[in-house]
Amino acid sequence: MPTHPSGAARATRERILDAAEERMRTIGLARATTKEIARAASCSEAALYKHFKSKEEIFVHVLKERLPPLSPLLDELTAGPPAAHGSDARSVEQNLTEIARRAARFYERSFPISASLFAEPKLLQRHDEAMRSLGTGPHKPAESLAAYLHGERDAGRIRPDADPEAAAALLMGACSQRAILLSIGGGADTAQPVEEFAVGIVRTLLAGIAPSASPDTEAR
Amino acid sequence: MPTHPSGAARATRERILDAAEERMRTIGLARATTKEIARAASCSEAALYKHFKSKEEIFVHVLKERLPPLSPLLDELTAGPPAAHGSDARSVEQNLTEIARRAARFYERSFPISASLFAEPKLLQRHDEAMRSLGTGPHKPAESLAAYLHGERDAGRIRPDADPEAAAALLMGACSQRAILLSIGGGADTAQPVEEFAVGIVRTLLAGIAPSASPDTEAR
DNA sequence: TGTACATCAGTGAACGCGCGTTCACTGATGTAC
DNA sequence: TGTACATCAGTGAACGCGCGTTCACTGATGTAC
Repeated sequence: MPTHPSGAARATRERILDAAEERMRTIGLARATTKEIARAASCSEAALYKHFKSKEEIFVHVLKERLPPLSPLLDELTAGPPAAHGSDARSVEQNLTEIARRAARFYERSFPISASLFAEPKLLQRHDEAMRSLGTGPHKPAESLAAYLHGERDAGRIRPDADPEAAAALLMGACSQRAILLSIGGGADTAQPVEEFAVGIVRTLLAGIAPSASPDTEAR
Repeated sequence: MPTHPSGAARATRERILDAAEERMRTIGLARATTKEIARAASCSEAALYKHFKSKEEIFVHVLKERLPPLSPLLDELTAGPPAAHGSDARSVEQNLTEIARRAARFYERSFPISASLFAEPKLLQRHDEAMRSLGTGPHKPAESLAAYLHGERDAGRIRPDADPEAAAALLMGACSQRAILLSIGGGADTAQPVEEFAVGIVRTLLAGIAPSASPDTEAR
């Protein structure tokens, strides 16, 4: 049981954030009214104002406390020195596939809420500034992936003339767009499972699609 | 001068749609009120209702009539038989680069408005059904690109074991995510020009990033 | 040509509803003596 | 232990504002004769 903010109070605050997030996700930012949120949190509308000073503040805290965090994913990418442990190190392909899997799931969860911010550019801007001051933001995943790829390139595990930024844009872009398509009406039926999807895009990114002439072109 | 809907009337209708689109894009769906739209269109709020039966109808028509159309882009992809005209045909790399340029610009213009629909799932659903019945939608660009790549593969201009769907997801995903990052607060400063971007991702997609071992792996 | 009437894009002012927010209050819990 | 008081999460009812929408009206244009 927590100390200063009493147990019951904290429970209510969390219920409010859960409710707001759930309503945002299911009926949209525009219809997620104080009445709706209060109903979903099983409390009065007035109670919302005991914990947050305005409705906008509720949303800001939902974004801060209920969007999946990027950092764990990113840290893992850049932390482990790529090929340092000899033969027990995982292959670039294995690493990239795992990254694609996680990124796909990350975007799947964060996109529907983030996108609705475009209806309220004020909120979008406020949220973006908050992200920026925390040294994170929507550009981070691709940036970190590029950093990871630079490491692999230095270690000679990918082509010396590879373009890490372009490769990162391709991989993260594919994951993010998949989430967008899933979020739109019943994309669920036509969609590949994450697993196949991740394996497929990584294999293609690694091998390229040009006829096997590229080594020649490069050498001569 | 048009015949039945008189010239003046049509001009007002168009001004309303232009104004609504502009307000949506700049202050967001949520703040694009009837008052704002009327002001931007230099007419009374009541005039809006001479041309549309509700505010929702205005938005639906903005989406129908003011979002850049996908089709021209797509038709071009699948229309021209890839390598049919001998040596004057453009290379796969040239084609893909042109596709990437156009897709990037397309997403840049359509994303901010489309995204705000996530705040109003009712509108999102309605718009998506309309798209679907017109045989188009957000999944189309990647689909058409994949169809084009199938053609190139049959013509032997890309690797026989290439995965057209994965390649299309990578290329279109990168273009779409670039637009997202641009739309968010001042992404403009850090962004590459379209031209470099398109060239870079296509080159990477063609060549792959694996060390030049793939031909060997494949042959043996 | 002029006259009488119909049509219709467009208006200013008002309406009612639903929203976010605040108010005065309650009742449970904690604390001092 | 009981008593008196402070604190504070939570409430039901109300408030005012801004929204989408409608109303009765105007004035310009077209048309019949």
